[in-house]
Amino acid sequence: MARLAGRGTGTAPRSIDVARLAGVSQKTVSRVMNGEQYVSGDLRRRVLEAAETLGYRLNHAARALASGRTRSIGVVTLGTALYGPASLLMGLERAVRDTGYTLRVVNTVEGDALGIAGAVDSLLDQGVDGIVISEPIDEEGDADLAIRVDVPFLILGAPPPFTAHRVVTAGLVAHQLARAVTEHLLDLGHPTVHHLAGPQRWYAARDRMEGWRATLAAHGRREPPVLVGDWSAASGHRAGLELAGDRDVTAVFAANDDMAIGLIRALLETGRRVPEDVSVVGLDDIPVAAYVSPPLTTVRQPFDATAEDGLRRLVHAIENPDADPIPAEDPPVNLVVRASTGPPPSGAVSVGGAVLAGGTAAPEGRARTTRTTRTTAPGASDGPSQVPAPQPNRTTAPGRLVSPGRTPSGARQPTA
Amino acid sequence: MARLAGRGTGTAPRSIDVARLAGVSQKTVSRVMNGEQYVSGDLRRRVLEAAETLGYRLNHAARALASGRTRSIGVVTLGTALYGPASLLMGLERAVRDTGYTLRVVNTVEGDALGIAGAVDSLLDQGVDGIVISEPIDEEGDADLAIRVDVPFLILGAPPPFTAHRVVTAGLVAHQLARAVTEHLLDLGHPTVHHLAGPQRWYAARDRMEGWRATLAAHGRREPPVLVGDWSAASGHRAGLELAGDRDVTAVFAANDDMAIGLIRALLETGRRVPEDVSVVGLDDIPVAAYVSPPLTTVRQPFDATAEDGLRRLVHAIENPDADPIPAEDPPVNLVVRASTGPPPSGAVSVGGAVLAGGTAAPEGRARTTRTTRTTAPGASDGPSQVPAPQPNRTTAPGRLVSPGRTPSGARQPTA
DNA sequence: CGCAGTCATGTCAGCGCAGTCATACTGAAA
DNA sequence: TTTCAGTATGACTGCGCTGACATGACTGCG
Repeated sequence: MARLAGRGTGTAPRSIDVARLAGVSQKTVSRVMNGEQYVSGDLRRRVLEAAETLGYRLNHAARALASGRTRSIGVVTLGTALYGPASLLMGLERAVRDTGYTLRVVNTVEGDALGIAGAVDSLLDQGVDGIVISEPIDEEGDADLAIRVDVPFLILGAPPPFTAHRVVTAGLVAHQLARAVTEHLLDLGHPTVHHLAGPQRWYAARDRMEGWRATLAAHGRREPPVLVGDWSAASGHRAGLELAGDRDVTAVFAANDDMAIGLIRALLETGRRVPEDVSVVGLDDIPVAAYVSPPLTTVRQPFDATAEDGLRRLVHAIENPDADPIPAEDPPVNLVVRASTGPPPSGAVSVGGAVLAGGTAAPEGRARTTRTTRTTAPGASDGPSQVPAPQPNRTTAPGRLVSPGRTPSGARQPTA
Repeated sequence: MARLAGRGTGTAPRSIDVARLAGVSQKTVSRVMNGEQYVSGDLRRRVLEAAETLGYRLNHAARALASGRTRSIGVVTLGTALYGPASLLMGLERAVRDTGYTLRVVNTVEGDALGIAGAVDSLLDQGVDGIVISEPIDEEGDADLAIRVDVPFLILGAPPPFTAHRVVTAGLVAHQLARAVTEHLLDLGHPTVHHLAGPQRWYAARDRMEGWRATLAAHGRREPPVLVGDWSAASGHRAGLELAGDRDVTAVFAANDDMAIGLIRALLETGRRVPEDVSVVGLDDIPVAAYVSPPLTTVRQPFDATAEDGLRRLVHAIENPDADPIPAEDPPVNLVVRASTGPPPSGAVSVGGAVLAGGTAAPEGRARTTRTTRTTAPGASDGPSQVPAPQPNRTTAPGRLVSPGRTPSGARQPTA
């Protein structure tokens, strides 16, 4: 077969061309390119120089064929689960940069032909050395998928059962996040907290609900019936219409920010004030959360920390097949208090705590850090729902005020 | 070298194993796997059966090495430009499914070490047959990047100059989208429309601004000074604080929805009502746009249509290096009228049109389709800003009302 | 001084597939 | 019948790299 046209004109240089130019063996070029030890500084320099001269690029297909490793990690995303400016996917992308691996992302939407299993299959087909998967893995089928498959798995948000060989997990703090927001509401004096949960097939949904439930139990509060949404603002809106008629509802914890936004919208439409009549918290701290009206109290997902920790441990599992897995680190929990929460209206009675001034009093704007030393959200918001200035919405990646022409990573950008 | 352990136990089957089992040559297996012609139905069946029996998976690295083609397409994303539930990236993912190609995504954030050029480089390094890139390509350096590189390029949102060999473009409708929202505001009777633009290095930003400018000119309206943001809600908020003092401002077109949301928030904080005092439109129709208060009038980005059209033409360019490029299709333009726009306050005078009833009158809720026969947004919103029920927010992909347990693709989902 | 251990480099084969070319068989046109 | 274009299959080779192994140079130590 004739040599293939490579990049640029003619033919791509190969390692043997570099070797000849540098006056070394092809193997030495290979060693240099792979950063192996046992190459003298002199030869290393000559090889790199020759490679530079020729514009040499290592052929990854050939390397994969020869070595049996692709140096790529597959990621299965579910709908938009991993997407967004602050997301695990972006965290993974950042984390993967220095590892020598690249990411291969396959997106799956619930209900489409390609399921999770199909996505995993497609990744294995393409050849990946490891797979990252997030919610949901339904318990029967997909659980042993991870175990059956012969590459290491990183399962984000999976519970303890998934501690099989070469399976690592990360991000098991959802119920801690839920606890933080629930306790925030109880601290404000609400008798109890209603919950708008996510789809129950998702671990994240169940985990958040468990955190809420456990917190209520720990405080000896009554547990109201749970509403279930589908993570979308639309489903939050529907839930809000259901709750709006019930005057006992003074505080609602929505399992994510989108549902919280839809829920608030429904409350406002039905004439209930937020937070004077009903306090609402979300979970995630999406970029617009600080700018909706009222600005949303929420708890930030530790995307970057979780992604980085998880990826590091996955790579470890890939490169040390027989070693013990590295234990997961506990990511930080950052509550961001904005203007969608406040004390309950005067009529409401707190079982365990003092009843605070009801009505129009606004929350002290304050970001609190739980179980971590990181501080957050320096700019605080206060006042009634229409008035407060939103605080910068990403503060661990500090809300740098951006001049025209610069674009912070938190911004949603246009596309065509 | 010893055979490598493959998937499952032991060793992965190779095409030669399939060949032996089926009693044919390796080449015939190759032909079947690649869907080539000139294989009898009988042999094809035997081969597929044998492959099934052995659990054969084609080794993509070996194929890439032998054929010189990787069957993968690289995508460069900029910050979150391509992300999100409704996004070009998801459109590309859907579109790529049946092409036999896979996507390799490299994300870049403005200001990080990896620039666009670095991302392209990294993709070429990994070996891709084509590259998709979106905004921005800055005019000097990156322009000829596309041309210098030896694989076909799809540039999303690029203007006509980029019609070099093997470069195709798509999504050149930004100024039509801008025109749609600007005309909507003028139709309501506003004397003129202010503009909050995106960063001027982005084609999308300039294109949107041009659409706005041309529309004003066509209607003989004064062109107010332009504000510039960075696509983020935070920058929209800052712009809103600047505009709030100016009583001449009755209508603002923000170049994307996030900035519009931040802008509305700033107006509300400073005591201006939306839309009674100021009408605000965005651009994109992000999922929460229907649920913020007031629900946002915007124009939908034709993500799927653009992605599909662009990808189809890129694949054509890859597979037919010498053929003429397929011309781009004009994607639809869908204006979604919600509650953030209305007639100007009584004092304001429209130069070219009748002055409509000012103050609290609300817009007729209606989704309008421009330059296309597709209908959109059946549910309409009306009434003052706090009251209207939001309409389902994705209507071309119809806003199916979702029961618990199902998750529509428009929902933002949790991650751990 | 001899030998083991470490470091530095090279030789060679083959990873699994698809391209090229050869070959054989079919049916219709000459 | 011969010819020829089209159809169907196989033999062989090499894509560019890295693993296994060989080998030599050097070091330190008894």
